[in-house]
Amino acid sequence: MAPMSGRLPTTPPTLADVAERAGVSRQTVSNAVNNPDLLRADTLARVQEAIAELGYLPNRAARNLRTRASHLIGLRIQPVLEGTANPTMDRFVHSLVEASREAGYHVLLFSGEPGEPLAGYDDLLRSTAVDAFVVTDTYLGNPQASWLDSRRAPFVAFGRPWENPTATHAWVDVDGAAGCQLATDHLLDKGHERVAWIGWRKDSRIGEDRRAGWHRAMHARGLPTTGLASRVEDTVVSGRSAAGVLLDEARPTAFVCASDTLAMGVLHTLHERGLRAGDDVAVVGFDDSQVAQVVRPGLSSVRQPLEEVAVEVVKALEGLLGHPRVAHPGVLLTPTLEVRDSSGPDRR
Amino acid sequence: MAPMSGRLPTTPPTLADVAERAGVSRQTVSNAVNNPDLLRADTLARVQEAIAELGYLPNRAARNLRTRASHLIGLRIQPVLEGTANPTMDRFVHSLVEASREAGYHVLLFSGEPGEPLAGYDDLLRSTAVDAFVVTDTYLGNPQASWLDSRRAPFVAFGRPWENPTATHAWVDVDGAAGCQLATDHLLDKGHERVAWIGWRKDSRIGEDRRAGWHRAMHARGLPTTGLASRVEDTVVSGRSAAGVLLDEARPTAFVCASDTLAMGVLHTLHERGLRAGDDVAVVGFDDSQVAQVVRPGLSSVRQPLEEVAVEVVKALEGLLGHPRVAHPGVLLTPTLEVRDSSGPDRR
DNA sequence: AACTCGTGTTGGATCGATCCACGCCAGGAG
DNA sequence: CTCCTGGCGTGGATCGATCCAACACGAGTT
Repeated sequence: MAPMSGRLPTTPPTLADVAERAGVSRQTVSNAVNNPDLLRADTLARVQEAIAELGYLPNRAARNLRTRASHLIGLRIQPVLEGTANPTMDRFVHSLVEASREAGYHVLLFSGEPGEPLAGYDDLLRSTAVDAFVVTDTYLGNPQASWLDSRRAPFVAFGRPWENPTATHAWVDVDGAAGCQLATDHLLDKGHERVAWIGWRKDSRIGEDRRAGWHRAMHARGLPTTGLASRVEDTVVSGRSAAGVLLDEARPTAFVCASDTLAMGVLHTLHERGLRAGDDVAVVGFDDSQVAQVVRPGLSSVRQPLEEVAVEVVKALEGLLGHPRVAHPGVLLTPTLEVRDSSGPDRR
Repeated sequence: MAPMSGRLPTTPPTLADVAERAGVSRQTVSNAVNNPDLLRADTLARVQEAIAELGYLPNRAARNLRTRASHLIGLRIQPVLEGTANPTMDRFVHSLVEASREAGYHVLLFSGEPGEPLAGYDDLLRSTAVDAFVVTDTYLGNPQASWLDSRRAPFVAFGRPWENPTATHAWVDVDGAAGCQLATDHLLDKGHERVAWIGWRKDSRIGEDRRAGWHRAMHARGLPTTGLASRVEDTVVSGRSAAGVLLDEARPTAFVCASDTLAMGVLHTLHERGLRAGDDVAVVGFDDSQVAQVVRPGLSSVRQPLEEVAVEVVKALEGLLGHPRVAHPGVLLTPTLEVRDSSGPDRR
């Protein structure tokens, strides 16, 4: 057997160890790792063999120090909202981790109170702990985007810059209006004419966007929308009472909702009144949450392409961090519709 | 105004900048940061002032290189299982991030295919990217624990070492048996006598543990369990058909399930047969998923104290990484019961 | 034969924070 | 007045990978 290195087995081998073993200098090993095409084939093979034998992997801290990059992407996660059907960030987070891995990055999580949108960002930035951020909560004119911009911190937003359409930062978003238009058209195609909307309060840009999709679909067929819309908070009970009022005053035969949470409220009202969801009144939600998937009857729902979003986000990050920097304009993705029993039968 | 440092504003200030500004040496600044009690009060104040003025924060990479620690904890996340009510890891992940932050750690996510349980661990370990791991999927005799042990990698498991009770590594777990006993006692207290069990296949240690809680509660009151238990896969349809068979053959008046997914299957069967969940047949699930919270009727469910789990996990990590190392034996936490309408009324 | 040229390799310096061993100084004892 | 001691602060080395400038060497040119 070849003699072992003098190091204790608990200490990982360093670049110098590999160099000694392969009979070359440190820089040659570094080139073998980072610029393999600079080496002659046989030398490269010899170094790679030594690397494999020793199980060498570059020390992250040393590499980070020298290259001034951590290959980490910061993502702030917020507390889960209990009592709603809102999908947690899991699906997006996993997709992001996967897409990041393929690009050679890892995801660093940090937390923050909802009231303090900037907490955490500053420290990570100043301590050079992350190369860039993924910002997810851009819905309410949150200051992260402009703040990070002013700090010249690289970041990609999941969500459009609603408040400031002239913003130049990279962003990826899902076209909520298109999703709701898809849902509404789906119901209109089944023969419904009085399709009601239950959405969020007017100060939610996302909510207004989704509502516009419903509105657009109705008007495209010359159908009236007056009295058919309701704007409430995003809770099950709000959705339930809104559905009750709409059923009494506007006699809709179908509902499109801005969230699965609201849609669940509609299902509750229908059940209380002895109406069958699907057969008597159709319902479509938004987000394709686990609730939509396992509830009875299955809740039709608009599904965001979070896997694609993650891929686009990482593409934008690579553009931001790569050389040369590639400007990455906004990307708008189109959601799909998951049809389940709550859509009801064809009515024609 | 005081003159700015000669550095470009894009380069964060270094320890040397602070030292120059405060008129002391680098080590003094380092001590001010790491061992403040070694400094005279006035010197400390002067250094801290310079730190505040420059907005200095130690460079992570440099610190990591010197101290051979990254202050990062690795957590592998897996793809979300669609079509089940299983709570995603969100609640635990957020709690872990929060608890870690208070201990001065950040959480690094990495991904892995379910079939390759070791993928990712090795690279992070050898590149000294993380100080320790949190291992969450210990349910099926997964080799992570013993593999990490053999590598002398610090880690804490969320989940008992079922396969190897003599394992000495640190772990935190939730007492599933106690949770199911709680659920069963809750139903028995309401006057039920024929409480059925729907759980997982026999090769699931967690499933058998939870089942034992139901069994224990029944036997403690001298009630028979024969024919009242069913073991199936963790899907809604499996739960539905298992409930159908049990209703036909054993006439239970209540169900305790190993998961909310299975409990949803029971709710489906009850509805198909015109039975009212709660009033006619009581149902209790496990995990207090979002589904349990928004479905109608509300699904009673056993809730794992994931926030406490995270706190205990971080405590164990601190013991593992601190000086001196504090051995942290296994910790078993008790879940609580969230009572909702599916528990039904008192039957006495 | 002397020279250029380009491919590949080499030792040394560098990134920024921390550790180590030494040295300074004030204050007390002899 | 000198010596000693302990509290504090100082320069230099270190962690490991990468960048830089210089250089060895074989092939091709005049």
